[in-house]
Amino acid sequence: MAKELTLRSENYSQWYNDLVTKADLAENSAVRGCMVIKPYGYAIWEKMHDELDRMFKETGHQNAYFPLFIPKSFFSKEADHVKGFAKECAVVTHYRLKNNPDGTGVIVDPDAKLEEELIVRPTSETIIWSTYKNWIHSYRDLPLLINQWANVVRWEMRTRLFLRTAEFLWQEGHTAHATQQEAVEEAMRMINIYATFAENYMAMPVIKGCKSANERFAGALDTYTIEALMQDGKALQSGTSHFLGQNFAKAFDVQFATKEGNLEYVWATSWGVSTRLMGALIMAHSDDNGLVLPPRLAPYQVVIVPIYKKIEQLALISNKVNEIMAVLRKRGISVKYDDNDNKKPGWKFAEYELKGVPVRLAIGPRDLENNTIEVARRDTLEKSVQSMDNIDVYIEDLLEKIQQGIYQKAFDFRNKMITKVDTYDEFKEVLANKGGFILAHWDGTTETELKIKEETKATIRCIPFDAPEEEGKCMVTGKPSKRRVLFALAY
RNA sequence: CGGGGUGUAGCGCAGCUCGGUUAGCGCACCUGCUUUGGGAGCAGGGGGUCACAGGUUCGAAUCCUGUUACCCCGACCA
Repeated sequence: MAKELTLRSENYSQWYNDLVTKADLAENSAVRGCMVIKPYGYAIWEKMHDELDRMFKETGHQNAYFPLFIPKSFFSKEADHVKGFAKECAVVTHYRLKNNPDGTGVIVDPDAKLEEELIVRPTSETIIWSTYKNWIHSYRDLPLLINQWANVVRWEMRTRLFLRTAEFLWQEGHTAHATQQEAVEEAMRMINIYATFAENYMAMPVIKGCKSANERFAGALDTYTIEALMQDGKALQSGTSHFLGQNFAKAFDVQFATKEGNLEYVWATSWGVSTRLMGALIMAHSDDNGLVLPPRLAPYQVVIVPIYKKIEQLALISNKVNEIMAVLRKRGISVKYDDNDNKKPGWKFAEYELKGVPVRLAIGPRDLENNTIEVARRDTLEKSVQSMDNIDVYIEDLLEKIQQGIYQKAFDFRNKMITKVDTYDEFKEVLANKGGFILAHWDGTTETELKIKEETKATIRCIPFDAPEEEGKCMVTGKPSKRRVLFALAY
C-alpha cells in the first residue's frame, strides 16, 4: 500500500523521515528546536559540503576553525550586529555541576559562575574579527580568504525542521580585503558560486539579487541573496553573501599598512549556506511518492534490486550484478545492491522511491535469460527494459538526463510562477490565489515595504541583479520607480 | 508570551460525548508454513502505571480541578 503523501508544506515532514528526526532528548524542552540528522540525510549534506568546499578552494579560499564560545564583550563592539542577534543567543554562565545536597541528581554549582558569560556563536563575525586583528598588519597579508565549517545556535522563538532549527550546520566565509572594490567583487563572486551550486548540483533555479535595506544582514552595507521557489509557491532564501564595508574592521580595530605607508581599515565580506539547503532540496523536487534527488547529490545514484524465487537463483543474479556494479563504478557512478532477503521486491521499490534514488535497476531470472535489465527512473517514474550490453553507458547518460530533467521541471515551474503586476489590488489577488514570485514597482522606502508586509505578509525577496531598468510607479504610493523588485511569501 | 489542539504499546490511532467484564485496532516486532517482476498471506505470540497529581464514585482512559509536555497559528527571525 502506497503511503499517502500530499504536496503541502505541513506534510513535508513525511519525507524528512529518512533524513532527520526532531531531537528527542528526554523532557528538556530547551532543545526542542534541534534536529538529529540521520545517516542518509547526513550523506546528502556531505555531498553538498564536498562540492561547495571544492568550489571555495578553487577560488582561493582556505578552511579554518574558530571557537564555539564567544566572550560576551565581543558582541558589544558592533552595534547593528548585536542588535540583530541579541534576542536569540544561548549564554553560558557556569562551568561546573555538583551533586545536589539533597541527593536528587545534580545542580549547577553556584561557586562556578563565570566572571564573563560566554555566548554560543550565532555566527562568528565577532570572534573571527577579533582574531584577524592579530593576523593582519600589512597589505601583504591581504586578501585573507577563510571559510569555516561549523555549527551555530540561534535561539529562535519558533523553529521549523531544516528551515529554522535552533542549532544548524553551515559554512561561513569571512574575508578581508585592501579595497572596497575587491570586497564587493568577493561578495559577488560568492553569491555566484552559490547560484551555480544551486542550479548545477541541486537542480534548483534561483534568482540572484540585492536585499532591501530592511532585510539586510545585521552589520552589513549590502546583502546579496539567492532566492528559490518551493513547490507550494513560497520563496526560500537559500544563501547570502554580505559586503560588510569597514564596519567590523573599525569595531575590532583591524588596520593594515598600505604600500604607501598609510594605515587603513580593511574591507570585509561574509557569506554562508546551511543545512537549510537540504530543506530547499526536498521542497523543490519531491512528489507524492517521496523524495526526488538530483543525481549529483544522491548518496547513491543507482540501486539494484534482485528478483528471485529461490536462494540459488540469487547467487546467479548476484554474479551478474557484481559485473554491472564493477562497470558502473568504473564510470564513477555510486551504486547500492540491496540483496536483503528479508524484504520483498515491491517493498524495496517503494522504499527507494521514498528515498529519492535516481535510478533503480531490477534484475531477475527472465533478464538473465534475455540479457536484459529493467531500468526505472525516479523523476518520471518511467520503466523500460534495456539490453545488458553497454548498460554503464546507458546509465551514465540517463543520470545526466535526470539531472537536467529535474532542473528543467523546477525551472519551468518557477517561471510559470513569476507574475508581473502593476497595481496593489492585482498584487494581493495574485498573492492570495496563485502565490509565487511577484515583480512589482516599489518606491524604495522601508516604510512602504513594511506596510506591504503588514498588510499581505509578503516581503521583498530581492532586487534582482538582472532587473531591467524601466519607468514605473510604486504600486502602493505611486511614487516613481526605476525597476521592478521581487516579492513573495517566504519561509 | 497570546489563541487553538493533542497526550492511550516502538510508531500511527480508536475508545471519552452518555463511567461498568480482562482497554482495542493498524504498522512494526517474535515463531511456523506458504510466498517473492510494485509495500505478501495464513496461524500463533510478546509488548500498555491510558502524561502526571488530586478529587467525585461501589467502580474512572472516560466526569471535575490542578500541573506538565508536545503540535499548529501568531509575535520573533540573513
